[in-house]
Amino acid sequence: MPRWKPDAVDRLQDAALELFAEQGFERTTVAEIAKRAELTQRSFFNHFADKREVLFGMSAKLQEEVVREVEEADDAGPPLDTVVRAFGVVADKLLEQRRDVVARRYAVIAANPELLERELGKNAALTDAIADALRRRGCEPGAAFLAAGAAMLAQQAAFRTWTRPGETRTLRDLLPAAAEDLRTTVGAS
Amino acid sequence: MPRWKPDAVDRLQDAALELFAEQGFERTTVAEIAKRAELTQRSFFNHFADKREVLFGMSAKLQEEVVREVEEADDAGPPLDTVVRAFGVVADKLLEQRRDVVARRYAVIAANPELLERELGKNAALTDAIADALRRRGCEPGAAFLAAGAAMLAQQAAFRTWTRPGETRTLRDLLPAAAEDLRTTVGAS
DNA sequence: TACGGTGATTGCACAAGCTGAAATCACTTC
DNA sequence: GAAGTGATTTCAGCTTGTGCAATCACCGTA
Repeated sequence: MPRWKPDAVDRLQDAALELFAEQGFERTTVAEIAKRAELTQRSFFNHFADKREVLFGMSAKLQEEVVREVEEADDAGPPLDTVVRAFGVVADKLLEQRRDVVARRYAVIAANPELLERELGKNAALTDAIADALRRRGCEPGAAFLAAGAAMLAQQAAFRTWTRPGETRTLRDLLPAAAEDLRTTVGAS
Repeated sequence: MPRWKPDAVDRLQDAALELFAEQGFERTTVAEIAKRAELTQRSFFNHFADKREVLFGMSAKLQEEVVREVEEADDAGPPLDTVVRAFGVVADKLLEQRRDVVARRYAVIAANPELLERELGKNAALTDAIADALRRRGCEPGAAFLAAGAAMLAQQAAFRTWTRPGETRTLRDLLPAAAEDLRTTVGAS
């Protein structure tokens, strides 16, 4: 008989997503989440820095994978396309299979300003990490910042389409179209 | 003899900026800010929704002005240029004159993740407001989103340059160059 | 001058988020 | 089988943020 039930982190994440979806982020207390996961409030804060962070367990791995894909890319085209392709690969590997969980998670986040801010923070960190990876590939610093930001823009546009009800195309397929839309909108130089 | 010292909001903002710069955001309590402003903690929360908000008094007016400039613009060029020009006008009106205060404020924000998240939230709200303004001008919804996001990207690039020590050019002059850099980096369509 | 309404401020009580420190105890290692 | 490890718990405490009632100079009006 093990001393503790296994997978405490997973239990906390599942409990939190359920409760947030049921009754909203603000009306859910950390004590409540911990109780449903059969843990104490203190244990929650041992695993997550704050109440919001429980929804963002995925983002570290996602950033890691995207950065690796950008670093290892062997193409010589525009940096925007390098990053967009990297997004596509990682989306296939991590997101496409759990479309429903991702959508539920995003619905919870979109419904709460505090969570939205945290999401923006994660996106900004990802943008910076991508820009650094591009610089390591020899990209000019300023261009790396702009290319990473533009890629995030395309990613967000594609993601918005991807999460629309009834949408069946994969994120990987939607991404190049979003990048092309961005090029058209920004205009030729 | 007036019942209360005037300009409570300004006093709170000044006290907060000073204390955050002196000892950091996290090591400063709201009670401390209120005390320096000769008010109580309760009064602080009468004026600001939370501790971070005290640094963002400017953003509502800034958004309002940018949106108005975009709506009233009478040019027919690409939406990106419309927004960038609007940024330039508003920057001249609100930012250029207080370069030092803006820089100190941004240094405090950049030093703290929580404040950075709030800043990102304000930027996202501004992006959405600009996109809406563009749609009101007849822009396609998707293109409006991308153009607004691209304009924010250029704005951030220009702002980074503008706040570098020794930089003397105005934000208004830096903005078109940043937009051109973006066009070059993203590539022709 | 009197009088009632307005509104910025305050005090108080309290929920909830978050933290440091010390204790517990199954499991692992030597 | 002794000692160490580490996830968990308990507890006490601080800070953020809110609801509510009270204060009282100021303002308009009679």
